[in-house]
Amino acid sequence: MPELPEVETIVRGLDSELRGKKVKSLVFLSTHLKKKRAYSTLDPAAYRGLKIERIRRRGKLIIMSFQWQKGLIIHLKMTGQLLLTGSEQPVDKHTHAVMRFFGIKKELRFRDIRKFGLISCLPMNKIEEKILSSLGPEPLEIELTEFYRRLKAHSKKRVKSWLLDQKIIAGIGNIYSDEILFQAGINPERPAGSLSLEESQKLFVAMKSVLRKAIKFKGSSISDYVDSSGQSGKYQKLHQVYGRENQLCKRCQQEKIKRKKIGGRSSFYCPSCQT
DNA sequence: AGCCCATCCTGTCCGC
DNA sequence: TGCGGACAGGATGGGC
Repeated sequence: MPELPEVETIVRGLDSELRGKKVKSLVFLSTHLKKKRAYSTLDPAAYRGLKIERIRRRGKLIIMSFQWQKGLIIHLKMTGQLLLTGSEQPVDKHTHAVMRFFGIKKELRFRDIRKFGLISCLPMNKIEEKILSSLGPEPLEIELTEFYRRLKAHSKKRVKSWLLDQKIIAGIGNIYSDEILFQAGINPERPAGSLSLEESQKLFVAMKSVLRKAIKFKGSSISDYVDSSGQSGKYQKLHQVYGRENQLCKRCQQEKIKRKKIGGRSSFYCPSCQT
């Protein structure tokens, strides 16, 4: 479900509500999460009594750090949600984990219809290690020279797949890659290394501006994305290409938006504006 | 190196 | 109205 802007929105809400709170309990309700605990070295019960130091984002990962260098990594994958809910609200069948706190009525619930999401219980040093080894730089922090270097380092890869590769750059998913390429006027099937310096710069600027604006609008709610308070995002209203198959291009008003599978993902683009 | 495909799941939507 | 198939914001691993 969520890409960088959605995860950023969730994390900002959670950090402001939960930083400094002390955990009363962490419980996994579903066996699939416990099995995926293969990635974990700590027991959920070990978090009782620990104060939350910070909740932050890295790529699409949510990282919660606690006292005594303990941490959690949460990946929402396609349909995961983190919801701050009154404890009196009924728990539905898609809720797979619950964290309760001392001193507040609300609890944190992990919902996930398709069960792709995961929660790993790890010491912070293992988390740092994992992040360093598996994720590329942040799109909102990377500089142009490094961006350009990375385009050339994977020059045969199609630029759409390049944007989606978390090891190259972390946090962009299927919606925002299409929106970024549209804004940059670049065809998604161009090999990454074929972009001129000027085109690379256009892509770089488009990436930053699309993501910043999407964060400002609290992400895109396409099917079931909501933030931790249950609010929908508003950026879907500003989408220029994603989901607009056969509709007139908003830029040239001539061509119809095309839909094509690229790297197994539905991709939307204007064949005339994106070259 | 990089492509394609299947896989992990559940829900929805579309055509017949 | 029912049924089957395709599809969905992600990531991984195998085969070519």
